[in-house]
Amino acid sequence: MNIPSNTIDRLCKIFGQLDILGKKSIEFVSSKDLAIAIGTTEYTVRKDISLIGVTGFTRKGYEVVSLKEQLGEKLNLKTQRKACIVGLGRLGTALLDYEKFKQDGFDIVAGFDSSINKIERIHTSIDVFSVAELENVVSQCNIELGIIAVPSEHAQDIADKLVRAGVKGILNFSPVEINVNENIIYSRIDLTNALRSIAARF
Amino acid sequence: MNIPSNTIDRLCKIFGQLDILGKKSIEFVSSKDLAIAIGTTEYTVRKDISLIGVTGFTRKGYEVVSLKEQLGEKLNLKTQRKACIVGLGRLGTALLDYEKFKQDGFDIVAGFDSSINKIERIHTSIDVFSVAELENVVSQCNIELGIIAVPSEHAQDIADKLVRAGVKGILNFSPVEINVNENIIYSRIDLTNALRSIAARF
DNA sequence: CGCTGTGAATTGCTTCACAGCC
DNA sequence: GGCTGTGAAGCAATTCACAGCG
Repeated sequence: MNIPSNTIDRLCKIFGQLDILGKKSIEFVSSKDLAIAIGTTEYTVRKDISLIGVTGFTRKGYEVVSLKEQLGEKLNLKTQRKACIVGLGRLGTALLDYEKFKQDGFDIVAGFDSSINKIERIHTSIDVFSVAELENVVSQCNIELGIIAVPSEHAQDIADKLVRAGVKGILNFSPVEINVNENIIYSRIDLTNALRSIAARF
Repeated sequence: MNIPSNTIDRLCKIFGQLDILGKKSIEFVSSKDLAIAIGTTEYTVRKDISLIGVTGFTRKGYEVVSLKEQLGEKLNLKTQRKACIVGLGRLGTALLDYEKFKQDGFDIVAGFDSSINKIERIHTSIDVFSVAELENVVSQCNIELGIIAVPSEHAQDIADKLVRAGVKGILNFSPVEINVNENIIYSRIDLTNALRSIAARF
C-alpha cells in the first residue's frame, strides 16, 4: 500500500510528539490529543496510524511506547543516521552545533566549507573539511544525509557532489531550488519564503 | 473569493522566483518554467495565478515584472516589514545576521535574549535587548513579525509576550508546538522533523 | 504554433458516522 | 462511556482537454 506524502509528514510529527510524551512518562495518548499537538484532526490521526498498518491497540488511546516503537520501525527512524553540513557560514555553524539533532537520531559527523580560513577558525567537536574532500569523506563515512547551507551560486554544484558521493537525502537551506535525481529524497527550507507565507496572510 | 492555503504558499514561491528572474533581466516566463522552479505542475501554476485574479497577459508566457508587481500587491509583499528574533543562541544569531531577509523585504530590527551576558557578547549592527524589554520594544517599534529561537521551555511564554506586544505573525524555530490566538498567523519550522521527513522516505 | 485560461473530470484527502471493544 | 477502526460520503485540489489568442 502506498502511503500519502502528507501522512508521512504527520506521522513524523506524531513520532516526535510520542518522544516528548515518553520522556514525561505518559503512558497513553488519544488521537484527539495527538491531533492537537501536531495541528490536525483526530480523524486524520486515526486514519494515518491505521494506514501504515499499526493497529495501536485500544483502550484509553494509544500506548505511547509501543506506538512510537512501531512508528520508528515503519518510518525507518530507529537507527542513528549520519549527516553532514556543507557551508559553514552563520547558519551552517549554527546547524553544526544544534545539539538536538543528535538526540533525535541524526549524527552530524562532518562539516565542509570552501574557505580554508573559515575552517581553521571554527571550534567545534565535529570534524570540518574543505569542500574538495567532500566526496571522499562522505562516501568513506557512509554519510546518508547532506544539509546544504551554501550561497545560491554553489548550491547546485554541492548537491551534485553530495549525490555523487552517495547520500540518500538532501536538505537545502540555500535560497535557490536545486535539481536532483529523483531517487534522492530532497527537501528545502526557504527562510524568506517562510516569512513571506506569513506576511501574505496578514 | 477565498484563496486556498496551498495556493498562497505557491504564489509566494512564484514571487521569489520572479524576483530572481527579474534580476537576470528576463522578461517573460512560462507557466511551465515557473512550475519547474517551484516544484509543481504548469496546470497548477496557471490555476493559482488565475485564482488571485491576475490575468497575466499572454503571448510567450507571463511578463515577469508586471506579474511580480501584481503578486506583490495581492500578497501584501510590497512593503518592508519589521521583524525581531527572540533567543540569541547559535540559530538566533545566525538568523539575526541573515542578510537576505533585508533584501527580501524583512527588516530584522531587534534581537532579544534572557541572558544579559550573551547580549553583551554579541556584535552586530542590530539592537539587542533583554527579554524583559520585549513587550515595550516590539510595540514601540511596531514590529509585526516575531521569530522564536528559544529553547522549548520558554517558547510558549515568548509567544504570549509577542502576541501581547502586538505582532501579527510568528515563526517558531523552537522544538515544540505552541498555541496562539487564531488571529495570529503562525507557522513553525521544525528542524528535526525536516530531517525525519526525509529519512522516512529512504 | 506556443502558451494562457478555464470548465469538466479526476484524483486524493479529509471528515463523518457508526460499529466494535474494553 | 470513551476511544479506536474504517467504509462511505463529502470536499478540495490537481490534472486534463481544449477553446482562444497573438
